[in-house]
Amino acid sequence: MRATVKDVAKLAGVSPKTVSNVINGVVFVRPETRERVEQALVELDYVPNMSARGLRNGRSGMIGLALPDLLRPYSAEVTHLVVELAHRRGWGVQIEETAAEPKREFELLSKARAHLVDGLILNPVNLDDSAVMTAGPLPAVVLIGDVDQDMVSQVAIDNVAAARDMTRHLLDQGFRRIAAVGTPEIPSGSSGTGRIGGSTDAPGTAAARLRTQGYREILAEAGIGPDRELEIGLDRWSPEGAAAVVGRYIDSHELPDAFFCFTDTIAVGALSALWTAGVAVPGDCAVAGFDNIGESRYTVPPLTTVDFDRRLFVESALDLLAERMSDKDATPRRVMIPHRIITRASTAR
Amino acid sequence: MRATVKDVAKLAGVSPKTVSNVINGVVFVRPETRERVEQALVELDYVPNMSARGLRNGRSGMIGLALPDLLRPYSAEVTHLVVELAHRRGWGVQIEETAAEPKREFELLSKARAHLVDGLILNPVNLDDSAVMTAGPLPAVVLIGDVDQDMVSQVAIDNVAAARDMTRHLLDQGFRRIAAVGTPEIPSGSSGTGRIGGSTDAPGTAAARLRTQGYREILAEAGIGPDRELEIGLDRWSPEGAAAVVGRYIDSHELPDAFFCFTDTIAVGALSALWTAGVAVPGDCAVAGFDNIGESRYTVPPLTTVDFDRRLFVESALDLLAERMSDKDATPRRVMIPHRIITRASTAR
DNA sequence: TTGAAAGCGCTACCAC
DNA sequence: GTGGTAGCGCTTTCAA
Repeated sequence: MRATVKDVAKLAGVSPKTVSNVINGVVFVRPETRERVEQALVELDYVPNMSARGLRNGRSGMIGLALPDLLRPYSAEVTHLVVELAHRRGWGVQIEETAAEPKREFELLSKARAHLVDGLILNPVNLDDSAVMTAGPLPAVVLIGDVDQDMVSQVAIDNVAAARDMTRHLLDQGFRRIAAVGTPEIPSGSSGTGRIGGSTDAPGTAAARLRTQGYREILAEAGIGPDRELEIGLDRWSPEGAAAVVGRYIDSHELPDAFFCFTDTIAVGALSALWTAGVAVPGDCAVAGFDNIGESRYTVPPLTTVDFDRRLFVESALDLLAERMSDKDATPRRVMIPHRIITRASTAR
Repeated sequence: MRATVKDVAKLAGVSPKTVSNVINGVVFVRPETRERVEQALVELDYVPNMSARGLRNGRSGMIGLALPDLLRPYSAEVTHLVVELAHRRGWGVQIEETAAEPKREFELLSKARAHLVDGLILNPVNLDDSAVMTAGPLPAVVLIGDVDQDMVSQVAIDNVAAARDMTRHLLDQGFRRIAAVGTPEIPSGSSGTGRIGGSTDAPGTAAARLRTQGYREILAEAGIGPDRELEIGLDRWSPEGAAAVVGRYIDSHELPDAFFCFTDTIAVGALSALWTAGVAVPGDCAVAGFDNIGESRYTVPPLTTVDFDRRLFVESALDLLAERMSDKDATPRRVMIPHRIITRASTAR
């Protein structure tokens, strides 16, 4: 059986309290006592029982991270950073995926209230049916990504501005017929899902709406009325979906000057579809992405995209979370992370 | 304050034990009693305290997942599957990244012994300095990937055979000068890391060794003596590293007929470097990968690669883990997952 | 500075 | 079928 504080105390000839003091190092312990205790700790190979500590302290030392789709490279980057930066604060990370079933988000909040995690970083699939909008006391939660609310703290980028910037870049390059890939899917009879009205459950719906807005605004300002024929909806932001949809699109429409894809992952699918169709990028048609995932430098051709400091993004989320965890009643804050356009070969003229 | 079983019991007019029985639904409870208790549970919005339950039961309901590099798409796929399939068994998943510092692996084992996780799925960076080789009682651990040991259960693919198969495929396509990208780096003065002798800490070192072995075997069998000039080492299996190394390689060597990249991620970097250098794939030179990550269908051109059933892989790991968790003394088992070559345009003739 | 004892919330054991 | 009680391992009062 594993050693407990009691065993250690007995071996060291002190009380459990003293052992606890040594372990947590908060109050002063006489050096010789400390020495004896530490020897006993090593000798018995003592490992604290986190369940007991958690029960006593009301904190588990873990945070939850919930992302819609763990397969996206973007998710991998966020996860990587959260794990690294949380580790520095002494936090473990429990990970969840929410896109599969909306129920998951509720389960997660439950877990938080069950003291399994002390806080939660949540990238909601869709705020409208997000669990955070439920009445009832929330645990410490920070939203990341693209939502519009003021109930909980949030870190995000300015999606509208970023989409404006990218669209402007494409116009500046001389492109006129600019398609957008990843615009919100309007549930219709043809989708076959049977949903009527209401919001779609496409991942990143809020982002889709905001990026579409920025895209349209710039086209309007340039006097190029937005053309709904150029807005290509996508029910899931994956290369599979994008390749299929873009492939069908170019089969049945005149080739646009450029495709503004709402994520790099979409752009990967678009590049693939264009290559398959024998369309040269950037010769015949330009492609731009969004997020600047690591792979976007290594696509063929390299991808023009929207970049933001992901480390700052995650660090800010953890800062906000720490704030909430130490003071449940702190006013929710919103942190905006700056973005910029990275120009690569895919939109060269 | 949050409601406890005691509060619920009082409200329902029963004892805490009965509440517990209702919650865990193991023994039979009279329907009307059950009804009263359930009403009280809802009314008080009861959420069980997992720390207390964990302390009492000695199990946390969580498993740990430790991967060397969370940024790799391969890691994202494994994580996605582990989260999904563990969820079905009622397990949460705590995630860790081990490549950054070897110390992490020990911390993880510690966490396991601290009852923070009930079991561990571990993809060791390098078995030689892996924590599992340490003396001392191990928690329930299953290794995934490419190691050679029999201390703990393991799920893997036959790397040697897979590399043989891929190399044979390339030979069958008529390629003769076949380069391998990702062979083990021999620490040398030029690496600048200051390491001398011993094993490298490159991720996937064991895989690198085994795949190199299969590659050499087939070349030898074909009477094409392996040529060390064609074995391209890599200190990290990333697109960045691969693009840089392959770029330098083709600048200073005659172009091989084909590049056998030891992961798809490496192949992505290689494709990028070749594109940058104006080398047509598959026209001037073929490229093959390994792992069949989702993106490999959407590279330009699509990638020939080694595929294996990742879901089966992860499910097997969880099966083995469940086995170990229920019986610490079960004999360690090894499960091999079959593989196959997926032929795509990148190695067309 | 250290010891004794209580209690965090839950469930297993033993009565009834 | 249900209730009382003890105890998981830890930390935190309060005393010494």
